[in-house]
Parts: sequence; C-alpha cells; structure tokens
Amino acid sequence: MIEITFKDGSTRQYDEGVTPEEIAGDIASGLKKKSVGAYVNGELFDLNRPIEEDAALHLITKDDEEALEILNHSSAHLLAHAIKRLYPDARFGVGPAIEGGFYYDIATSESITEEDLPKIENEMRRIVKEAHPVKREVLSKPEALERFKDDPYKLEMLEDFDDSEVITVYTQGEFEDLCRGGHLPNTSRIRHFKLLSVAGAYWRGDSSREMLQRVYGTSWYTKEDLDQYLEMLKERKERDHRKLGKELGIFMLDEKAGQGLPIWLPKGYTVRRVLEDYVYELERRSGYKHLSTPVLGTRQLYEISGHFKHYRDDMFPLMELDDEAYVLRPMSCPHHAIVYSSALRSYRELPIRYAEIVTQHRYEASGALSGLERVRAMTLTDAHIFARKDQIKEEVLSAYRLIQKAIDDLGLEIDYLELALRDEGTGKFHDDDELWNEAEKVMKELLDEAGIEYKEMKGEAAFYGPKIDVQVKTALAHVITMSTVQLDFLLPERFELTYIGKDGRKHRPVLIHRGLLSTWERLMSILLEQYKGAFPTWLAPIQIEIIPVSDVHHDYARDLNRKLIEKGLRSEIDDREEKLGYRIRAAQTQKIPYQLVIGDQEVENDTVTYRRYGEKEQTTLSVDAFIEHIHDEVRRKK
RNA sequence: GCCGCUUUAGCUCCAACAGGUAGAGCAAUUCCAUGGUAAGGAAGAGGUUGCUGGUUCGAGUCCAGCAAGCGGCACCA
Repeated sequence: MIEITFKDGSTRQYDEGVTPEEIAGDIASGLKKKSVGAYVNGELFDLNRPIEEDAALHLITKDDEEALEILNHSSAHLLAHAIKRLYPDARFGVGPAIEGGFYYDIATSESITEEDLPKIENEMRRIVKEAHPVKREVLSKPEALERFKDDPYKLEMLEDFDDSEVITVYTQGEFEDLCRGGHLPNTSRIRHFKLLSVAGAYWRGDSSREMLQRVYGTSWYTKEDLDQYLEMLKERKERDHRKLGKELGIFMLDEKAGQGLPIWLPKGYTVRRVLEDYVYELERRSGYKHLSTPVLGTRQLYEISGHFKHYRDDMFPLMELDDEAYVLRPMSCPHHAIVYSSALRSYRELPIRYAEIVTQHRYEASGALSGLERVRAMTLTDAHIFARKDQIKEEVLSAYRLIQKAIDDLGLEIDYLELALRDEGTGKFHDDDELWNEAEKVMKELLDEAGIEYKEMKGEAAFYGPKIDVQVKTALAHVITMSTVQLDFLLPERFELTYIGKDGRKHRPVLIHRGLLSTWERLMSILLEQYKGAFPTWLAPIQIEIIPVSDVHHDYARDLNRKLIEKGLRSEIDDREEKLGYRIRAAQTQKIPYQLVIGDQEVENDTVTYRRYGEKEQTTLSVDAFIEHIHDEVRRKK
C-alpha cells in the first residue's frame, strides 16, 4: 500500500501502481472525466501512469492552464500518427504544444500543401474514433537508439541525452514517438481541433540545416473554445494593418518603388505628423535637445562605431566614389557621438540628451519584410543620452517613464519587459568582458531597485551593450517590441568621448540609446490594428466630415469647413451630388470620428448636428461649443 | 535568405477550373434625380490576365525562369 496526499492535506491509501485516473475516479466520477493529467510529487504524470510510492498528488483538470498544453501536445502526436499513415516515408522532427495550438515538423518525399490538410484531418478523426490507448514506456539510451534507428532526426535528438537520463516513448496504436509527455490517456479524448497551415521550418532552428515542413494546428476541449479561437483568427485578419492601411489610404507599397520601402499617403502622413509633433513636445519638456543629421555617413564613421564589423549584414552596401566610401545609416548613434565630441564637455552639462527624427535604412532579409511592420527604410524618434556613471540609473529610469507615458497616451499597454543580455562566444558582441559585466550589473540593479519586473533574454543584447526592450500587446494579443533603452559603454570608448570632471581630469561618459515608440512605420501598423482603423480624434487623419443635405446648404457648410480648418481641426466637406445616405455611408466606411449633417435647422440656428463614428445618437451644438468639444478631446488625447 | 502558396480592370472577386483569345460588384466619368443619418436610377468607358521565355494551329488556363505579395522559419525596431 502507498499513501497519497491531496492538495487539501488529506491522505488515502492505495495499492502500489494505482494511476491518477483511478484515484480521480475514486474521488468522484466527474473528476475522472475532467482530469487530463497530474503532478505526482511535482512531476508531470500521465493519467494512466502508475504511481509506485507515497506521493503528493495534484490532479490537472480541463480548467487548469496546463491542460491545454497536454491536449495540444497529444494533438501533435495525433497529427504525426495521421501523417505517418498517409505518408509512410515521413520522418519526424519536433512536435510541441505552443500558445494557441501545436505543430509538428515533418520530412516527407512528397510535399504537403494546405489542400492536403482536410485529408489529414479526416485521418486524425479516424484515429480518434479508433480510440487508441496512449502508453508510456521507459527506455535506456541504447534501446532508444535501436528503436529509432531509421529516424535520423530522433537519433540526433537522442545523441543529446545523457546516458543516465530517463528516455520515454509514447505509443498509440501502430504509432510511436520519442517524447517527454505528458499525454492524454487515449486518442479518443481529442475532439475539437483544426489544422491551420503548412510552413517551412529549419531543423533545430538552424538556418544552415535542412528545412522540414511544419504543419500547424489548434486543439480545444470544447467546440465553443475552438470556434472562439477561429473567430479570433478571423478578427485578426479583419484588423490586419495591411488591409486597413489600403482601405483607409494610409500607406502603399509598390514593386517599382522598392521592396520594403513603404510610401506614406496623405492620410497616413497626417497621422504621422501628429505623432511627430506630440513626441517633439514630449521630449522638449523632458530636457531633450533636438538636432538633425544626415542619412549618409562615411564608412569610417561606422568603422569607428563598430557597426561595420558587427552590423554589416544589416546595412545596404557601400557606395564608393572618388576616394571616399559611404553607407546609408542603419542607426544614428555615431552621428550623435560626433555632435557630443564637437565641444569640450563639463560634468555640469551632463546628462546631455539628443533627440532626432531620423530616417534609417536596414537591409532586412526579403522574407522578413511585412507591410509596415518590417521595412527597409524607417523613420523614428531616436535619442541618445550622454551621462556620467552616477547618473545611469536615474537616466535609464526616466527614459523608461517617458516610454510608459507615451505608450499610455497612445492607448496601448505594456505587456512585459525584456532585459537583453549578451551570450559569450557567439561573436555577435564586442569583447570587453569588464564593460559587459559592469553594464549588465547596473541594468539589473536599477530594475530590481525600482521593483520593475523583467524577463532575462540571453544573447539578445545589441552588439554594444545590454538593453531593456518594452513589449506591447495589442487588442489581439499581438506582442511586439515597442521601445528600448540600451546601455552602452563601448561607443564612448570608440569615439573617445570625454567630459571634464570635478577633479579637472577627463572622464568617460556612458551612452544610453533610447527608442521611444519603435518606428513610425511599425507604430502605424500597431495603431491600425489596435483601433481597427478608427483612430481616436486626436490622431484621426480626418476628424470631421461635413455633409450638407442639399445645394442650398453648401455655402453654410463651406464656411463652416473653413472655420474648422482655421481652428486647427482636420475637416473635410463632402458636397458631391450624391444622396445623403450614400455620403454618410462613405464617411462611416472611412471611420471618420465626427460626421456633421448640415441642413435647414443648422443653417437657421448656426449649429451643427454630429454623430460619432459607430454610434447612432445625434447631438446638436452651437458651432463654438462643437469646436471646444473637439479641442477638448484632442487635448485629452481621446 | 530558406520552404510552401498566390498574382485577372483603381479596389474586391468560389467569372472564364476538359487550352479557343476576358466577366461581375464597388469606385471613377457623364446624364437624370435636391435627398435629414450606412449604397436612388441610367449610360458609356475601363484589362498586352505580374514580367520574360517555352509547348501548341491557338495559353489567363500547361511548363520554366524572374519579380512582388502571403503563411511560416531564420533574422529583427
């Protein structure tokens, strides 16, 4: 007999070899149905895995977070099982559960396309119906090597195991797979799933190795959950910034203009100008000095900075002429370092904060380009803070607070922070250990002291130093890097930057790189998605659409339009010879925040009647009250 | 860059899917209708079917190469 201790501290006696499933059934039949796995002394157990010794048992039910992972993981096996039947020569890489679903990496002689997915799904359903028990088996490494001798990918994975490590194999019907588990005890427990797409994926995530085919799918415990997830995917398409950007005239891409080189259309540029003005003012108030530097720089400049050595693959190639060579700048820190060094600096001047709206060019891989989200020419508000070492913490934190404010003003939310650190021995980072250790230590300290949580990301640092990346989540759970604060001890060395200290001697300042709101391109893609194209009034390219009922109201409407524009508002008039309903519909489709219908009543009383985008209610105000109303919204960034 | 898919009028198309020489809706244009909160009516116009080759008597339809876009991977603001 063994003793099982439950969550609430109570205990019960069972025969040795009892399974979590049996125990669940012993407690309540409903619990047995709901259970999908268990923790036995903290170790993840399958429901049907025997417990051999006294243990603390925690059953995982469908309501627990881990439950979906178990389901998706089992679904991946189900997928592989079906593929193996349909493509007998298939070999398998890895097949994990991921956020929102699962995938399996597969090598077949015949390529799988999306048209094959229904066929594979049907086979999966057949295997579900066949209700195969899922059995776990422990093997020694030599046994495992023998068992998978025909599967090169599994063999390669096995090589990484220690000889002493527990290796497990899961079998369902004629299909078996090397796998850590846990799994549902029977294929019949997978019900509501759908295969979503096929894509290529490098074996072991290594671009120098062969590419496998990855089939993506999603699996849920109820039909409602599955439908809801599929609905979310549909909604994501509806909100896609590329679709909205085209419909609303925000930006365009053109093959002849160049891949990854977006063109800002008048409406998009209007929004961008509002953002630029906003950021300029925000920075001015926060002690930043604005300047402007060129898009081209000499090769020498980027050799000094180290970009030429560490960043060359991301740069457009050299332009050589006469005796000089130039590059399109990928970053603006070298220019700002030059400006810093153009005068003798005193410790009293520091920190010096330079900000600039810069256009940068980066040679992004063609396959990485995507709408406004990944481009090759980008414009952003970039800043570099030159500070004394004793000012680092305060400056990094105040940069972070500025970021928080800007993100909040835009109606977005910070999801989490990443602290990107270096990974020694990759060659991606400069090699002064002392500088690295010091920089990483300060960053951790200041975050810890301020009680700010973060995720450490090894190997994600910039080549010149560690960085704090601010991740923002949109309305559709789309997480993206929005802002960054980077600590750099290297460039000040490279550019031999100095300031005169209290002691009359020269000292080295530190450089803090600060990216506030990503790039205007990426920010626009996020805002389009966030607001589904319906910009808040302060950002909207057209804030007011005036629609005169008929010809007799044109003069009043035009005067009104002029007046609104005069008052700094973005107003437009639609006096086309079309029916009222037609023009109202046009204004609504363009998601214009305020739609003003002007008829006899308005002309007579010198008023406007407006309807907000998406609402039915109509409000009549005097012209002056209306202007004040809009100005108030703009001030409050609504 | 890599794997797969896609590419027909300004936009959107389950039009032309046994290869016979291009069809619709919307938008735009002109005319008629002067209309109070999401599409009034009519007419005409608009395409070397992404580009370059090939197969064929004949190619939007088949084949090859290239380009761009999309889904991922790798890379990343």
